[in-house]
Amino acid sequence: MALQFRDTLSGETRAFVPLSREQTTIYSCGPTIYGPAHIGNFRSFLFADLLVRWLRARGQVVRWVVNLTDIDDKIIRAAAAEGVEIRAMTDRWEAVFRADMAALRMSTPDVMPRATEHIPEQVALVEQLLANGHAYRADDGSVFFRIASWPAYGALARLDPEAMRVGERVESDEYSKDDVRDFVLWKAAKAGEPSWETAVGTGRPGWHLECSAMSMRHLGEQIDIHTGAIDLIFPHHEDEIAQSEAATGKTFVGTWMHCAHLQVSGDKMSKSLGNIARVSELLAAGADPRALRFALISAHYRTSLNYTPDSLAAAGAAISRLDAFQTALRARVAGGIAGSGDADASAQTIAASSWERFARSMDDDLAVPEALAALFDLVRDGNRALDAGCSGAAATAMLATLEQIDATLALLPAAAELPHGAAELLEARRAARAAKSWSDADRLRDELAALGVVVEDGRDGQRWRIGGVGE
RNA sequence: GGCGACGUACCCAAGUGGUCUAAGGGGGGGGUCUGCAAAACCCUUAUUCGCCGGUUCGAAUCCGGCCGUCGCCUCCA
Repeated sequence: MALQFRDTLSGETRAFVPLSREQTTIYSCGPTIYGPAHIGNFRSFLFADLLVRWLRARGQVVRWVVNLTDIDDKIIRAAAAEGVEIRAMTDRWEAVFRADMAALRMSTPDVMPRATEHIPEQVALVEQLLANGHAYRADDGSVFFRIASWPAYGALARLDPEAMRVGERVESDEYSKDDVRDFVLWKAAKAGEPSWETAVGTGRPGWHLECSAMSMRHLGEQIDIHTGAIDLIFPHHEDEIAQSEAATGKTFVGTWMHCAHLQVSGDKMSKSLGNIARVSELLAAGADPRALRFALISAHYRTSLNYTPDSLAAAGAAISRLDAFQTALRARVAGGIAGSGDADASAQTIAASSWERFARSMDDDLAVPEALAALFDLVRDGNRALDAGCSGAAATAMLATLEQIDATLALLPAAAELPHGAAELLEARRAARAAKSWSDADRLRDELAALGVVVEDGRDGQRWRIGGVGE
């Protein structure tokens, strides 16, 4: 099966063909950096990470942009409330976000542009839209996009523009405009708010504008894939399409991909329920970042994911199973037993078929649950082959498949390093076991455990791995 | 009110017309192996897919109704 993705705009799952064979361009709506990101935010970002990793695993060159929204109403209010400079505050939360990204093994985007560093690009878009009649200036100097000038408006969200006139919430709008449905491109300066003096007036950009401008600046006027969570479909992405295509006359995005929300024990995460799980807080409390990653990527991106109090422990157990399998494979590779024909043959078959099934699943609109089933079948069947006495060469083949799969999933432990003193303890325990000094061996095992080193004995001898939380 | 998604075992979660007497992970129970432990393996834990009708030779999968949950309908990942 060829690579295919579901596109929100057309509603179809269709073969993915990038505009250029040289490079695939992806833009992901990133965080507003005014506070710690929560696990719902990261579900969305890790979905994009999986997409990028999978395309790269298939050999495509991917250029990935994730923006940082560093100017908007919430940021202005938060900085004012704290009495700090906006830049100081956004710098601080950007650092936290980057630390969370690294901990959860999200690939580092090629560019992480900030809205405030792309004012000229945004102004140019506004000028273009004013010039071609898709935008107009209001009495206070703000500039709005004229939705009436864009018949396709509403296509992404499947909203009827006419119906949107009903239920208009005029009072919530702070700016005057011709039509309540119109959205702001440029906000005229207001007292106490940051502003830029530009060709379209003194003010600041509206939220939707930054993504169009930065996407064009770093990826070109047309890109292959744009990702985000479903709540961004309307109005954010709808507005991006309108302003981008009205400005360039070209199709803005080839494939729109949106992930469903995460829920906590069946409820929406919300301040009122007090159930917002923030990544940096979970990690500080000792959550295993690999387990958290597993928990957040394990459901299909287009279905809601229910995060419960048991999720981390269940994910941790699954991760531990992967670790143990990798350790056992390495022990067999190093130990090199003679091997049995049957076990070797089945190991080779398992190694090849597991990869095929994994790849087929990922190709099918990132069917991660099915891909994980392929991975865990590899673990079970691989353990079986190990038990049946397969050779080191056969184990090498399975290890290669495991690691090939992990290039996309990023769940296996980082290259393990023994804590200081552990190597000596391991050697002492090996000697103790050889001498059948069981009490010494058991004591040494406990000492190693205290250092976070899990020791297991098998037919390939003593083997160890780093266990427990953190890592 | 409009648009859309969903309801599968104790929990998480695939499957969307026959190969489903329903994948995978976690948890529970029993067993094998092992100096012990751990790991691993084996058996077991939904004849059933919210409920009621219908279409079909055949439905978890299609259609209709009902119940329930969630999302969007102007700045929320």
